[in-house]
Amino acid sequence: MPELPEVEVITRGLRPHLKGKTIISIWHSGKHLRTPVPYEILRKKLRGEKIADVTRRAKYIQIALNSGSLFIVHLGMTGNMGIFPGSSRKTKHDHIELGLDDGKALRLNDVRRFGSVHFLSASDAQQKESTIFKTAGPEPFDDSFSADYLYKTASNRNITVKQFIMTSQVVVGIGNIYASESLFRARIRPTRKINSLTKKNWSDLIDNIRKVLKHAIECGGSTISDFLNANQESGYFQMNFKVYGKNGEKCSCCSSIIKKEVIGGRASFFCSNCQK
DNA sequence: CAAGTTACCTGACGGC
DNA sequence: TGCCGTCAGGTAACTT
Repeated sequence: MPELPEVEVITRGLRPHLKGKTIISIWHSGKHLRTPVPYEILRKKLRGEKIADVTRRAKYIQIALNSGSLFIVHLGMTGNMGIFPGSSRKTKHDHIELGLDDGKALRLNDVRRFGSVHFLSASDAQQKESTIFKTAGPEPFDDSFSADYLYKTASNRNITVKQFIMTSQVVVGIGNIYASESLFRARIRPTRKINSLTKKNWSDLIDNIRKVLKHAIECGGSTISDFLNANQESGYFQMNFKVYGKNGEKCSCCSSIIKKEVIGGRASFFCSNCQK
C-alpha cells in the first residue's frame, strides 16, 4: 500500500497530533506482524515518555521520544496509522495502540500484517547506521541520488530499470505505483535493462521520480482501495495516474493502448509508443 | 556476487 | 450460495 508519498503524508498528519504529547498506555493485539512485536519492551520503554517529533526515513515512520529513543513503524502493504478518540472502539486488524495524555490514541491497523514495529534505544538510535537502515540507499530528494550515482551503481548489474529503482538498497521509497508512473513520465520503458541507459536517461528518470513523488505528496498520496491519512482522509493522486492500472486504456499522450506486463513478479504498466 | 523464487497474511473479485 | 484461483501499495530470506 504505502510508498514514500503515503508514508510522508501520514507522518506529516501525525506530527501535530503527537508532538509534545505523553504516552500513557500501550496496547497490543497479541498478533505478530512481519516480525514479532516487542511488546514488553514497548510497555517498559514507551509509557511515560514524551514525543519529541515524528519523521520519515525510507518507508518508515519514526516517532522520536524525548529520551532520544525511537519507536519505528513500517506499514507494509496494508498498514495505516491514525489518531482516534481514546474512547472510540478499536476495529478489526488494529494491532498497536498508544494512549496519549490528551485523551486521544494513536492506532496502527494492518490487515495483512506485513508491517513491522521496532524500538531503538537512545544509543542504538544515535548510531547512524542502525540495523534497520544499514543497507538503505539514499532518499530520492538527496543530492547523492544523482545520475552519476545511478550510472555507477548500475554498471555491474543487469536487471530491468523498473526493478532497479524499486530496490531499496539503490534508492528508498519507490514502490510499484510510482515506479511505473515515473518511468512513463521519463519516457523509459520499464523492461529496459539498466546497462542500456545513458546518463541522460538516468538524469531524466531522477527528475521525474522527484516530480511524481512531490506531486503525489501534495495530493495527499494515492488512495486505491483503502489508503487514508492520519485524519482518515483519502488521497487523490490516483486521479493523476497516467499508466498504473490503466492497461487497455488509451495513452493520454499518444492514444496508443497502455500495456501491462509482469516484471519481477509485479504488474507493470507502460505505453510502448511513448516509452522506449 | 547477482538474479530469480518463495514466503509471510487477509480480503476482494471473477469464474464455475 | 460457495468454493477456488488470482491478485493486491512490501521486503527479506531463500535458492540458483
